[in-house]
Amino acid sequence: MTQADPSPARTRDRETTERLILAAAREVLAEAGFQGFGVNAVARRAGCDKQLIYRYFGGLEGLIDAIGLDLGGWLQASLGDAGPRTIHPSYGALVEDWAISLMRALRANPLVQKIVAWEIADPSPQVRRLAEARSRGMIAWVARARGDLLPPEGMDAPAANALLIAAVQHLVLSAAAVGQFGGVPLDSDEDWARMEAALRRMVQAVYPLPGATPVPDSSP
Amino acid sequence: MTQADPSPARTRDRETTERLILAAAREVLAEAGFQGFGVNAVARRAGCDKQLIYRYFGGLEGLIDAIGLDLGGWLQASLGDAGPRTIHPSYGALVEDWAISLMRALRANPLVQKIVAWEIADPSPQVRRLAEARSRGMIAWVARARGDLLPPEGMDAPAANALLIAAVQHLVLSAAAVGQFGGVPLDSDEDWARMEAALRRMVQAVYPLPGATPVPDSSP
DNA sequence: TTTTAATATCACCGAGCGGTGACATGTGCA
DNA sequence: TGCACATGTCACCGCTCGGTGATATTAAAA
Repeated sequence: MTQADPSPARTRDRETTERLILAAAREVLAEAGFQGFGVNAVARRAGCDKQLIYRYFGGLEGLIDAIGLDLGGWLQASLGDAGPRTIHPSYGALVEDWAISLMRALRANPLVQKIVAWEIADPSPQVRRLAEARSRGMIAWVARARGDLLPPEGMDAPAANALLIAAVQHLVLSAAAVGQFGGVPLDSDEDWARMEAALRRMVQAVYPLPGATPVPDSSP
Repeated sequence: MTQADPSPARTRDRETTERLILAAAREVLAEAGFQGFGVNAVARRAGCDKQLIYRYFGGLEGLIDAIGLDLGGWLQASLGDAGPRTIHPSYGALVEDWAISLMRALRANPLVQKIVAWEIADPSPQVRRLAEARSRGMIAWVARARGDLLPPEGMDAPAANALLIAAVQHLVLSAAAVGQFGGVPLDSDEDWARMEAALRRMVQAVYPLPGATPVPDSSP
């Protein structure tokens, strides 16, 4: 609706409108999930006609692709806030920071939560492209933080890391959905502190320090 | 003559029709996922009128509840096939068997995959009830297998197990959806053997044997 | 037999969906 | 000024959805 607009002529601007639609799409996806994600919902949210979505983005597919395009930087910013900036004494310490940072960043980002859930629950081609954009963003983030550290010899680090990341993602998704997982509550800060401690111990057990005791029970 | 006649037009039997609808519901859910799950789709699949779903199950909610009701035994059978039957020398060995069994059983059961994904992606009240049924089934299975073994002292076993189970579930779901996770392929038997090895090593690292070396790198 | 109740089917409703053609309105160029 | 074009709006299509009332068909009680 054309309510009391301070600059009525400003509305007639394709670039602005495109940004508006994109922002609306992200909001709808983050709030309602992919179940309620569609041209009508996005157009309603953006306050414009759905026809513009077809004109400017080529429909839902193009809109999803557009979300994926700027998701890279969007993700980097989100992860970078909690990302590893310090020097790590070992590969294990690095992975530990990755896992914890990912857990916190994912907890704070409902949009990416919905994208991950979408990827798993409804793997249409367009969603796969969106997921690939997310994956590329994460890989870039990991590569930037890794530097020249190498995993221990004789160890399947990719597989182990996949297990760790999968655990983090599933826990955060389950927590966002039902506030718990397998009877373990995941709601309060204490719940998450407990989970972080368990995650840290697990990473330390998988990547033991060369000369240290196997699994030092460190934090209180 | 009111015999249970499998021949021609003896379709006028409520019990049979209910079973037909339930089977159709499971099939639709397992094949199309919860996106395409609805009264119309189930009725079409069952070859009967959707009105019967409302009469006999009270609509979609009741139908989902009905699926959850017999999901317990259904799950037990599915897990029992690969479940731990041997005696375990330690809690860690038990968890190791749990994790591997769960991974294999979940991989072989598309219906439960869809339920887990549903629980995470669209947590409506009815789905939560369905998820609870699944959860209860798994807990019962675990309790039956655990016997009198206790986790090591001074260790947050529930949290650690939650991480392990979450990792397994997420990997299987991602594999079913896109055939990989985080760049690690999860398709062929070799892929899964690799993942099982990594999972075994992780469990062994988290639950080290009392007198053994920390993390014996066993397999070639 | 007649009657009754359960079983199954059909037609229909309002709503929302994705998608499209026609139309209004403002912008900038000749 | 007039014209072409980009921008934005509206009405409409066909379809599927969840949901419901009326009705046919049949088994079994009376």
